[in-house]
Amino acid sequence: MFKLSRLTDYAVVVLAALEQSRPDHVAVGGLAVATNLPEPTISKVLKLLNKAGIVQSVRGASGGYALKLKSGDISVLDIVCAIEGPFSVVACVEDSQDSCALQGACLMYGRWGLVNSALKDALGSVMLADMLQQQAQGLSPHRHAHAEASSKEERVQ
Amino acid sequence: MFKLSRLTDYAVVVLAALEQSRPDHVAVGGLAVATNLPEPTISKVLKLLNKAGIVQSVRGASGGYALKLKSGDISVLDIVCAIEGPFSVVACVEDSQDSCALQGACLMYGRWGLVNSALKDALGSVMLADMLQQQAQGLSPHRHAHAEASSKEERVQ
DNA sequence: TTAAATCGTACTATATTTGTACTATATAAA
DNA sequence: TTTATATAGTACAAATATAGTACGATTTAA
Repeated sequence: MFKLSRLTDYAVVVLAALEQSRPDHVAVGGLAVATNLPEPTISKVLKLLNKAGIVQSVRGASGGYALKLKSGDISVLDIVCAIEGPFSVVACVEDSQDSCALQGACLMYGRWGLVNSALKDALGSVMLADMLQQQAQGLSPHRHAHAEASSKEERVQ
Repeated sequence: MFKLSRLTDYAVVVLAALEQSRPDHVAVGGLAVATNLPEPTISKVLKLLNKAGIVQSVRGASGGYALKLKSGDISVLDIVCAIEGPFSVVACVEDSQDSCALQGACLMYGRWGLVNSALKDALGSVMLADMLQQQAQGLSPHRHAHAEASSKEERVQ
């Protein structure tokens, strides 16, 4: 279905954790404790967010990640594009002819532009800060669960 | 990525063909000729559209399908939901607890509601007729014999 | 009754996503 | 300068989702 990838969901979770520890940077290990996500996954997500300029990385010993922008300046579209690549609802929106099996006979070639831009606008208008604020309003059925989730699931490698 | 399924794309193509032959109903075979899509695929799409009340089916010999609503009354959201099921960007939008691996520790549980409704509004505001009209304006870059390459390529981006 | 067409379900191959692992590189501290 | 720590980049196997097809059942006009 028309879903975001789970990785994108994780990205928002990680960004929320980074927002809480601003402006200090945090290592992946610390974020793993805060979010209950596996370290390799967090690593992967942060690498992508770093490449997109959403977070800032400090390499070397005592390094880590920090938010580069304020949560009010990060749109959901930014996050989605960082994780999942350029936004387009169907292959035919772009010029990639070869990806359309119907070739020239497709009645709808290029017709998704309207839908594409409508969705893009929608995603671009929601900011990370909006999502965090919605959280703060207490809509969650378990809003403090993470505070006592003292992850006993340390992976042994 | 955040894409519509190809089947949804096909649905629009088929609906466009049905619009052209309104108000008569057409058999799947005829639609296959008009759209260059394989019959079983068209069948599958139309069954879903019929269940959603977007098209009308006439069974038996000399039966076929016809549009039930006008193209101006069919939103893209209707089509997407007919093909891909109820709309939600991430599993956590619904109450389906078990589909969230993080369980109670997820910082973002229920936070996608804003994004979800923004996208829903966007999809609901674009009608099938809008897409067909966009087609009529000749934006297609296809090199058909009748479609001469217009110098002004209006990119929706 | 026969032929034509939809309806419903099931199955298989392909593509995508996910999670993890491994090696290279950079940096702070000893 | 050496060592420990942490990110960067690439690659890969398993799990999941999608696509396309096939087959039999049902319905209806002729």
